[in-house]
Amino acid sequence: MKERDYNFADIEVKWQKKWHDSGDFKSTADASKKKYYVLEMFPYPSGRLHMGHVRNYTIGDIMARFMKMKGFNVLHPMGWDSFGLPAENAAIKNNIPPQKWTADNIAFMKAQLMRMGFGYDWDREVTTFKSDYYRWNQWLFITMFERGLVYKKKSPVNWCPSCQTVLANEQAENGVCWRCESKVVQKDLSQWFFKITQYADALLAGHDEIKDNWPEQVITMQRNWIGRSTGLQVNFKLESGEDFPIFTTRPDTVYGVTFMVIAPEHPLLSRVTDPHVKQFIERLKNQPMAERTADDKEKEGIDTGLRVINPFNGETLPLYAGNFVLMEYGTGAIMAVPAHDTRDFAFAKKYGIPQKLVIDNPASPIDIDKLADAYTLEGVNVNSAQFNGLRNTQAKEKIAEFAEAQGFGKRTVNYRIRDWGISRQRYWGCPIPMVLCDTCGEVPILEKDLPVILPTDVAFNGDSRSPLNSMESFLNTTCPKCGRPARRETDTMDTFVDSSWYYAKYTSPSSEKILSPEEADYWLPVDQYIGGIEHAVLHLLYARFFSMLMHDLGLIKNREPFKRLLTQGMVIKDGSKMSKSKGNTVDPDEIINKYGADTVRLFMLFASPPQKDLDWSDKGVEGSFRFLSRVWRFVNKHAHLYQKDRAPGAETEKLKKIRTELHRTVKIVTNDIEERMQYNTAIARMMELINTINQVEESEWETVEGRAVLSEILERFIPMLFPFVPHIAEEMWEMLGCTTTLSGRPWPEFSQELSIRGESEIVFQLNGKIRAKVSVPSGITKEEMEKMALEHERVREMTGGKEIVKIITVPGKLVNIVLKV
RNA sequence: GCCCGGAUGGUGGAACUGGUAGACACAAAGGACUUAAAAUCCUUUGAGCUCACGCUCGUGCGGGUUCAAGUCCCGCUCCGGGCACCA
Repeated sequence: MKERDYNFADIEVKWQKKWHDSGDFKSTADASKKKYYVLEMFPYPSGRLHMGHVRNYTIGDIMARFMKMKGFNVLHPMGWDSFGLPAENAAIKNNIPPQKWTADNIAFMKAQLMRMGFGYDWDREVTTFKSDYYRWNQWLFITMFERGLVYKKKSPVNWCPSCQTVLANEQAENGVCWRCESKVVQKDLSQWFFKITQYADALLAGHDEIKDNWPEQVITMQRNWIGRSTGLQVNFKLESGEDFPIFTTRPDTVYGVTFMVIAPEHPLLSRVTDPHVKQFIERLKNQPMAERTADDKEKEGIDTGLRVINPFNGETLPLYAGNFVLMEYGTGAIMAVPAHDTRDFAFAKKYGIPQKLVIDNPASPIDIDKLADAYTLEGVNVNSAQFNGLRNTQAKEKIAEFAEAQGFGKRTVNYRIRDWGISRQRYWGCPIPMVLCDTCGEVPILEKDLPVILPTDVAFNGDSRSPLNSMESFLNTTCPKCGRPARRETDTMDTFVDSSWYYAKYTSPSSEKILSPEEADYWLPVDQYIGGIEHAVLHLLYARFFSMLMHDLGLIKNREPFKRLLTQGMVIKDGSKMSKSKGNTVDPDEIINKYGADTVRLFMLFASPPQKDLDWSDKGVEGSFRFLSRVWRFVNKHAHLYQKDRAPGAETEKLKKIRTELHRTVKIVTNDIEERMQYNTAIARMMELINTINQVEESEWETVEGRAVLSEILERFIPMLFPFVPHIAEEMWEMLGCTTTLSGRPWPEFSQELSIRGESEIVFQLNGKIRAKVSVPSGITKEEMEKMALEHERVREMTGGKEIVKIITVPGKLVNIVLKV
């Protein structure tokens, strides 16, 4: 019989077409079936798929196909996060309209996704730059506006004075403009904010619901990002008698305050008249945020000349402006206690400010003059009036109570998280649906007038300013309230808004409303979300925020959008992340051409567990290809022996063992996919099985019993391969004479009884060191194991004459004999 | 700097709840087949010692807990992700 070559190119095209034509991955809500919604983070259409995408979507495809085989009604959609900076950069550089650039990229990348054999329901494709999607961004915006969840305030942006334009952080690295290298300054602009702080407690509380199915590190990062802290707001007084509130988590140190620090943006600083001081403050303001708060950067500040009075002891304190104090956190001002705060300590040393000890270490009293760094541990209050002698943890409470009683303090909760600034001074984004009317002020567009369409007939003049600003046809409109002439908002929304609710839109992409309640209720929440760990905080927090918001608007039933989360690692080559700038990228297309999509998929999953970084290796890819070729050859050679209907027949010892290995493999692979999400070990197990069955003599397969076992292997092994390498699996399945496609087949079952090996190896240890290995029947009792150990020749030799202190036996594993030394 | 991770042979990784470290691959070396090459198949492969039975060491570094530590605890080093306008 002539054997067929593994012609992956033809096979893959053939099955991709079949799946597509038969609508294999289309999904319909059906209340009678259990649903499973698998979602991968949608890509930014940057031009070509990179290996990170391939990895992400391969993992998703495995889950979707596996769950479908498990009998679930699976939703597995794909879309495009298609607004953003790169399209504008391309427009400026090559004068291609952003829309064209983006649409071309989408077409190209969609074809690439199809070549990988990913099973998506393309009828549900969501593209954020299209107005039928972004109109709902605008609808959500005005709905939030009406509920007081949107407000406008001044906020600093990176500004290039030479280009006269706003810069993204990425464009302002090292404080220099990316295009002209001018020094970047901070400029205040009036911008729109979403009140995510109002949801801070809800976002924290929601963690309880998801914590068992999300990586712990993501929950921790989010919790720290939200940064809830309880403390005391203390109203210090300016010399002029006005209140000067600060927030502190350390009220116990309030008697140790020796100076105050205020953010350089603080409005109070308008009172400063000294030109030298004013100039210094300006300079602090223009330091990029990342630098200001970085502790490796020197803390800087200047005495403003203003004085503040501590309400606890009446002391007069100097007020500094300091770069490390943030206007956005607390009240934009802090009390500084150099003796008990590391940062304050360094600042005080630098500017020669005195320090005062108020918490002493009872074990070894502190000499304030010899203090090398702040004492931040617990201790006992000193120099703290009536609070002396209290443990500082108690003093914290007592001092807070005292301040509240005296009327100059209030216990409050503070969050590190700030409201979400969504205004972007850019063209390629969703227009913010507001107009500015001279009479009525900021007015939202009426719902019936949505969407506010982003004009696409725009010209870029080689600079990065948004063309909307000079487009009269867009700018001029009438006020929805009074009908008089008004001007449109030209800022667009942060693209994170687009990606904060797209998972919901997939459930009902063609609905005339934002969502169809029936379909949203059926499909949501997402059962399994998959994406890069780099999104642990921003995207995943914003998406949770929007989900809660949509819940509160009565649009969806669940508060949490993603039941289970898998964060996959990066794709690394030669020690660093694959990136264009490093020149270490590998183009998926090249590898598909050389080995086929199935090999790429298999390697992606085999090279490392999904959560960890994956080291790309060309040689490793060859290994995956070799495995598929080996399987192909085996099936090719033995397909004619396959019998669908067969008598079980008595088996030889060898065949029995092979059968055990088969059932063991199904058991382990099922568990690896379903419970552990560790595909590399699942594949390793399947490789072992192939290695085992390849050792069987050809003649043995040809016996009646051999054919039965062989048929059972083929019947279970090929479907098991299907989620990983669907094309080759389908082709081999067809080779057996089966006519139904594998995607409609159930996942193979296994017999618990048959999966247990007859014998297992255990070890005998003496004082924890292995001294012998023996093979024992499975199911042996503890007593039998101990007896065997003590009777073992080598063990007896080595224990002879020594006293046995105790014997530890782990069933099925080991016996450890502890001897007196 | 702050928050969160990671480190296991020449390489990617395995070891699931503290219980046989190195499964499965890659690479390398040797061999078979071949006129030859490719492909395929077989053998060896953590380090050191030993004629051998075996022994000692070994999971980034330094300590600790335990009969037993890659796994738990304390203290470090290095690498990576995030830090709010890249997505």
